[in-house]
Amino acid sequence: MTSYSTSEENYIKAIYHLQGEEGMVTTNELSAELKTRPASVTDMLKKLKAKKLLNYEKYQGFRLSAEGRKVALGIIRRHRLWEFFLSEKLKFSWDEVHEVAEQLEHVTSKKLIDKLDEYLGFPRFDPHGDPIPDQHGKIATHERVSITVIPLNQSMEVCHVGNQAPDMLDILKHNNISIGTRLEVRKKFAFDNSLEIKIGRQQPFILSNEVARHIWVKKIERS
Amino acid sequence: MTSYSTSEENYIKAIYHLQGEEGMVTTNELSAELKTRPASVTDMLKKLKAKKLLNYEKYQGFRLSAEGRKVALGIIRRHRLWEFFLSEKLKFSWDEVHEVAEQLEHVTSKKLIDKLDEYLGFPRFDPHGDPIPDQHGKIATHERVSITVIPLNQSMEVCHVGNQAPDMLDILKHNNISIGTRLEVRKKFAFDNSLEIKIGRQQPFILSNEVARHIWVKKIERS
DNA sequence: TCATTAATTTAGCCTTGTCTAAAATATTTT
DNA sequence: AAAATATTTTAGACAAGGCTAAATTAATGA
Repeated sequence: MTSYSTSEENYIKAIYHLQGEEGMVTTNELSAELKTRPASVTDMLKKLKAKKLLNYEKYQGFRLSAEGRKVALGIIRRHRLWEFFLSEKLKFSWDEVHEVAEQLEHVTSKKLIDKLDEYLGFPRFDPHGDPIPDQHGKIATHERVSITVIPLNQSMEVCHVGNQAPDMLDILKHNNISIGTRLEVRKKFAFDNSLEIKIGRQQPFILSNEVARHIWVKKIERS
Repeated sequence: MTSYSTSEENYIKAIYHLQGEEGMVTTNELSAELKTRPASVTDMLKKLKAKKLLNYEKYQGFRLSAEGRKVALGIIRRHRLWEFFLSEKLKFSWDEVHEVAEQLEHVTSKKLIDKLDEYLGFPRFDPHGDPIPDQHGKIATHERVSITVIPLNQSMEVCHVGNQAPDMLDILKHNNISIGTRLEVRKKFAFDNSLEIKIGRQQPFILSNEVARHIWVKKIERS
């Protein structure tokens, strides 16, 4: 099994996140994402291309090759399993897990990760609601939608937060929103697209569209 | 909190292990331990000296400063807690934990380590019977473990027998086991948890788990 | 379309940690 | 005690991964 440096892994992961289903990634985007100068990014792109992880032509943008995506999924698997472990077992709060998982994800031992997976009970979603790829890179999907588009007065479960910025987390914390929270939208204000949200028996409160669009929910699974 | 590169940490740890209570370490010894050329070792020694982790004069050998020992104990703490975790929770076998812990030990998050410690129940000895330094670098003095949990093929010294029943003593006598006897476990039979024991050049023999769990050993103290 | 601006790449330099070859210092042998 | 040998250090090089400044290519707008 080939393995990659921490730096290479960080590039691969960032590219994976930036490229959607179809789109190309640009040098500047990646530079911004990694907080690394564009010139350094170009250097690494050449290296990743040489290793056949990247489809890249100068000045033309780039995306991961099939092999590159496979590698990316492996890294993401490690990251999310560690996040799950930190949150579930070590009782880290869900806004603290990312930074530590960022380091743990670079420990490459297939056995470690597979045993950790087993120990955790093969979780399919991490504490942020993102799916955890399995050994074969397969990722579960659940039907999730942003709360900006759900029908009024229908209770849904928060399953994903699409923005990890501290200010964002601050707002969520302030309003008692976390993964698993059940909420409903009571009213949509057309003027600024803000939403009135209600959680259980708490007093309803307002979320701006800026915030709301990053909060994703799914149907409540009855058991 | 100052932190150190993976490479620096590996040097510090190796020096800690090589220097006993009193002795000086030589460049060649360290070079052999780390499988790194002596010239490279010299370079790193200069760097560690500049960071005041080392008492070092050229051609004279070296040892860790007080600060260096503190750093070493932190690394060892991380290493041994991870070994404990791998063995206890993830069910890694003995010979597999070291290599993985070697990587995990370089993840530096005080919070991670302290929470892991708590999660594991503040273990004082790792699976090899080596003491785990606490948050303050304090290490428990050598303690004993049952031979049911020691690694294979590692010679240990019997220091306690937890059952004084005549039938027990009969078995011990029959197999030439007494306090101070040095023995090693050659094989563990998962079916009934019995152990194959070897003492010196004698023929190996079997002990049932019933008996074995009452026999306690400690590390052989090197003088 | 042609000039200006923005994005990207190249060129050259720096740091970390490694190496080899050669020089300096210690140690051992005779 | 001098010669031979072993150990350690210095000098100079290299790869990885970053940076700045300058050059090149692409995109935009008059």
